[in-house]
Amino acid sequence: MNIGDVAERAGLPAKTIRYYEEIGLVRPLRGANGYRAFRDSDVHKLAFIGRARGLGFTIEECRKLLALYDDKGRASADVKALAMGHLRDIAAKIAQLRAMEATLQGLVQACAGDARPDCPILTGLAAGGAGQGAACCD
Amino acid sequence: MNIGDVAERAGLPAKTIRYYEEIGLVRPLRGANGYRAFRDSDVHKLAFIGRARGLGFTIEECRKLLALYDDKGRASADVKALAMGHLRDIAAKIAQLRAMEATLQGLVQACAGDARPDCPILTGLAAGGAGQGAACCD
DNA sequence: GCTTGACCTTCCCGTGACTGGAAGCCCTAT
DNA sequence: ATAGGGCTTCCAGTCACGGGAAGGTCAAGC
Repeated sequence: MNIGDVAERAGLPAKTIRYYEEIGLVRPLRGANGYRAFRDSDVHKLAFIGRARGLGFTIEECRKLLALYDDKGRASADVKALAMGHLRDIAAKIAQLRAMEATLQGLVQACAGDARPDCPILTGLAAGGAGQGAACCD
Repeated sequence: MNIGDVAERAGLPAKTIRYYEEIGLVRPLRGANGYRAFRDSDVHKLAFIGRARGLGFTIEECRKLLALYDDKGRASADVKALAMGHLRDIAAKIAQLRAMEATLQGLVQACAGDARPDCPILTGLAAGGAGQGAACCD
């Protein structure tokens, strides 16, 4: 199968698939004309990667997940540990974004948002209402 | 003031400050020895940028915020619009992360996490339980 | 005066995960 | 023969820096 068909079936841009080959996530065959020739297993793998990426796993995590997927003797505990580590990362990011959101919402609500120049958002940023210190980014 | 002192006072790495000069966010003077010579206003500006970055504003948004800050005749509505746009971005990211979290939590809870190889996380990724389609990434 | 060490300078490369574009080959249809 | 679409490689850019090399500068101590 050529890359265009694979892109459609796996739901990934052709560019991305070439990139995944370059970094060794997939290893399609090559036809006599130099075209990549994907097997069904490659398509399957690419769809797997696409879903893992959709859940926010990094490329390196995807590589590990693929290795676990291929390893028929794996312990599900290993997979779960990887997933739970990623869940912690997600939770941390959410917490950080919520802290930003809360601070910024406070500033926005204090701002009249009219034609006058006084703006608590700007004075807040200038005077230190937002946390470059300990308030938000640890 | 030299860059080291500025870095400490503004709470930013010296590397970052040099980068901010390179992209035109600050324009410190230069001493006869070639060292950057920062005025208080530069330090103030850098702290402002640091706090805006801490709230997740991009560099280009920081540039706009600085321009508004410098423009004494600005309308606070312009600042508020910028901040609210950013709030929407934050909310969208939070929503996306929460969708990932929910999906992944479902998979993790279904996984025994023991020495056996059966793993709903892997089968979920392989079979399409997670959204590369419409479920999570729009 | 000389050395030492901390500080400063520029320059270039690397990050993650792609995306865009140029130049050129291949295949099919007309 | 030509037109188009798809495929190939390679190079450059994204965003916001961080690491490190090679070298100039400054203040303190001997």
